[in-house]
Amino acid sequence: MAALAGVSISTASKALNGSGRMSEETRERVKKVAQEVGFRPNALARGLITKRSFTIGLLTNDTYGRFTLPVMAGISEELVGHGVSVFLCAIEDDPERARVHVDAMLDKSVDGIIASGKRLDRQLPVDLSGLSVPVVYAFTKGPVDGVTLRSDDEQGARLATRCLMDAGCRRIVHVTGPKTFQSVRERADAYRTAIDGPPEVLHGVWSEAWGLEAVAQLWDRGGDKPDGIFCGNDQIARGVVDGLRERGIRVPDDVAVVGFDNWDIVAAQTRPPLTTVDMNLKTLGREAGRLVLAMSEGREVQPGIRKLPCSLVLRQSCRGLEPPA
Amino acid sequence: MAALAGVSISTASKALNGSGRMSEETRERVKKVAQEVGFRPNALARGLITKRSFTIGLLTNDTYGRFTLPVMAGISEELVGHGVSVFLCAIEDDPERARVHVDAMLDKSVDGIIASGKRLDRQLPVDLSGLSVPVVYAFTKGPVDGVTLRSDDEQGARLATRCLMDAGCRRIVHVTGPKTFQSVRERADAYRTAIDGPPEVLHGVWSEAWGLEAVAQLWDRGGDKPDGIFCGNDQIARGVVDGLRERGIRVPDDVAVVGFDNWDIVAAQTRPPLTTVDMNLKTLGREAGRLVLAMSEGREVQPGIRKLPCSLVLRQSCRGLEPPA
DNA sequence: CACCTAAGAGAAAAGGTTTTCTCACCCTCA
DNA sequence: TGAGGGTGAGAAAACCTTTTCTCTTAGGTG
Repeated sequence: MAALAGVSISTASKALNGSGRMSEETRERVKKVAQEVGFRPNALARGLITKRSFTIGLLTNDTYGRFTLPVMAGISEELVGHGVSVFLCAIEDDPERARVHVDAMLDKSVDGIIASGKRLDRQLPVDLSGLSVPVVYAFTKGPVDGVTLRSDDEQGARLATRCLMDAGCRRIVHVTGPKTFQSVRERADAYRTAIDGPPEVLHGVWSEAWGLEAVAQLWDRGGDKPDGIFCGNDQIARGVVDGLRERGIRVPDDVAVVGFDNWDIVAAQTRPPLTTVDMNLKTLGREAGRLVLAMSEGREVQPGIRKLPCSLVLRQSCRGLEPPA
Repeated sequence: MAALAGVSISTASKALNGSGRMSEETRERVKKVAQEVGFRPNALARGLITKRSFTIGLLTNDTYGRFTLPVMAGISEELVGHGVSVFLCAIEDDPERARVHVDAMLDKSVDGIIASGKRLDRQLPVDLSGLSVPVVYAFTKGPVDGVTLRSDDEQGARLATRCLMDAGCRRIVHVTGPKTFQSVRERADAYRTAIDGPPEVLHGVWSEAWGLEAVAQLWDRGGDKPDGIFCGNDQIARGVVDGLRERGIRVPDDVAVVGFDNWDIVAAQTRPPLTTVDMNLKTLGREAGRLVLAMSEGREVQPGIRKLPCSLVLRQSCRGLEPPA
């Protein structure tokens, strides 16, 4: 222990933590010695007494990581500067495993828990209320009195629809996922109120195949064809774009397409690359980290749902001017 | 503390840990009370004395998570049963950030560190040798005297090539990524030795666009065309399959295609779905967890590189019989 | 009957910090 | 010169376990 370099253990502790009373000279000297000797306080011992472990847990049921990874990156980025490390616990909708992970985290005295998922309208298969540590829900459903962060899907859908309108589309169709998803309904509602003409919403599954199929449905029937398609996610959009191309319909010249998610691997590889809505999940993660840290430090945080704005990523499938948010 | 239920603190501790000497009756009674009262020992205090935190750190520079996520899932799965939680530290090839994360983990007395990446021939931007805790390298390059786990790319490439041969292909071409990747060279070498005819390897980048381009090169030139294409990864394979389809070439009837990675989102959505090589990264993760745990418990582990076998996932782009490994 | 041994259980130390309390000292002011 | 106050620094308790050591008691043996 660096205390051997002149002062007692207690003085050293106070010097390094900026607490206690002592001459500035002593404080500096201790700091310098600690620096030289590479002293690093034992976080376990510190945690035992301060009741803070500088550790938080991230619980997710998103095995794919499509949503969780950016969220995680944001959390970690926000917290590492405060010396906080993050436990990642992947529970696959398995309540048993969730329980085990939560218990393991509580045993380790985490300062807080962030619950994250892949659907805004589904709870994680474990009850996190009544825990002794603060909980923040990020991109998953939380209890009504919880602190919840989510994307503003309506605003995102407005962005997408306006982009198509700005690109000159007159007849815009919305091809999206299952009606059972809350975000599908929200996006569809926003689409309906945003467009000028009569809305048309096609529900299917979250796959390229459905995008392909939707194009078939739209073009194989009589009547006039859409000149703009707003898709519920990037996979559907990719299917739509592929379907259009295979029919010799040019994107974006004949039909403009906008996706949702900005899942790089899909959006960037589509021909042409997809203009799509980004939910800014990394920002959401940062915010979640900020909030859980604040709560763990005892600061009061208003419960409720916070909607974070989406942004539009312009690529080539729709060249509409980006409207003001 | 549950000790209030009959015995002293020390006896309680011994009862719960199965150590010390006492009547079986006392032991059972203590356990029962602990169970009832929901007693959970404080991991910090325990760690302080036993020098084990039941915590390990996973360091990765794979932001995308394509490789790290399955590895992580395997590690977590293997370790959660032992009460071990995993810190996930995403460092984006940033030595500074890596240092901060490693220091934070060491402060928290992790029992071990698993280094993971996205390339087998690149080291993480931080020196982990000489640390006071055991380190296992999983899917990234480690020092020669380190414990390293990786996929057996040669065996995987053999699997792919044989699958095409079994499907009756006579002229098999290998379309793959940049020559600078060690795994590209290994896979290509295995392909060369496995096929009967003269080999042909086309190097490009890891993208669908390159797959498309490769098909163009192969079909727009004179000479006989391949009837089987082994692709360096699933993205290239998808490009190849799309390119073939757009030329009216049937897959797998005219040309069979095999990919590499079994990246579900790509492989399953391709038309037709891709037969591809799975590197079994989850198994690799489990193994990494097992090893780091063993090392943290002081068991001796042979340094060196362990190659874990790949397996073939048969879908529709190549229906070759799966050869014996 | 006395002595020794073994079993069962508790007391106490240790682990590395933080924090509160106490102490010694020097000034200042009356 | 003595009392009071402020300042700098150390002693000790506390955090919650595990682990070693010690003590008591009972049973067995000579």
